[in-house]
Amino acid sequence: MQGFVTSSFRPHRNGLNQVLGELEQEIMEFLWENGEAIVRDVLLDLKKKRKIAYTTVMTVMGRLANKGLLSKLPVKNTYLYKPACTKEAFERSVSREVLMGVLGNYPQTAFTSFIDIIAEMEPEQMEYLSNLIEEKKGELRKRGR
Amino acid sequence: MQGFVTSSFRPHRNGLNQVLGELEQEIMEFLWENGEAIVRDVLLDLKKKRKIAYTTVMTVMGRLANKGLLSKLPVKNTYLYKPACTKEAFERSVSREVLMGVLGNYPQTAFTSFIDIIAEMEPEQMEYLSNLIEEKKGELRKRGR
DNA sequence: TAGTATATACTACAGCATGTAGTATGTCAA
DNA sequence: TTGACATACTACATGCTGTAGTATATACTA
Repeated sequence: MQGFVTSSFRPHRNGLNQVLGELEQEIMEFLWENGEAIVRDVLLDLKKKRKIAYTTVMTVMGRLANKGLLSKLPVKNTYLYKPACTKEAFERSVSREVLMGVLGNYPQTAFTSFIDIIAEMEPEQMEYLSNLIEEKKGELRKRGR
Repeated sequence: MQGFVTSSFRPHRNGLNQVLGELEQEIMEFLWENGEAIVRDVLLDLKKKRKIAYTTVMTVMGRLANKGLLSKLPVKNTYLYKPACTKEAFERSVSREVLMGVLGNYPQTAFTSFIDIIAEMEPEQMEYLSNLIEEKKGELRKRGR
């Protein structure tokens, strides 16, 4: 994976539908769960839930490959698609790009909002965050020496 | 202002062009600087830089009013437009909505990214951040008692 | 009062992203 | 050699944004 992953982030949607279309998301989820697939595999899975054409799935998988989210390997008389990165790595990219986008543009505001939001969250989360910070501070000290 | 402000956030663009179209952004900037304006005021300003039709500006200002970013008051034989909120408030909304969007979906990932970014951008802020968190934790403890 | 300038409403089209699918064509296996 | 399956290419719908034309109302001015 290279280049940016997040052209557009829709904060009020759920999960990776924030950065992917609905169908794109379903397809990526399937690929992440199964590691690899040909169009037909994905089609069969989607058909369990609704009517959808082979070519629809193919088109979208092609687009995902063009975006660099899937790799497309020729095998036999078809193509095998694989995720270009893990779901976790993808989420990290998204979260990093989005956060940099906010912090880079309105650092003060973003910083404040972040803290406010954290304060509204569960205490366990606070604890987790505070551990992360201490860890990071340790790292910085070590490197600074 | 009410409802959401950020339908789509484009992290790799600059300033409020992250949430507004290019022309929408220019118009909002003008309104924020000038407090209020009729279409012609904005038109004249934009025309300094480029060719643009009266109706283009009018259409987009109408759309901004529909989105709730501008208020539209009838005066004389025209309309007076005013920002529905300050630029700062708008930025706060954007930053809050975007951050909640990330934190709500992948809290751990977002925490890690956030800290990494701060550590890269301004390590001095790390201390401040960690103090804030400890403070919040203290508050929570007190309230929990 | 007629004409010109100015305003609005309505309509429309282009480009991009996404969902959707048809058609034409190629390939392999029974 | 035919049928199943694959692909490429094309196309259309919807929503958002930029762009602007046309028709119409209004108001000021000569």
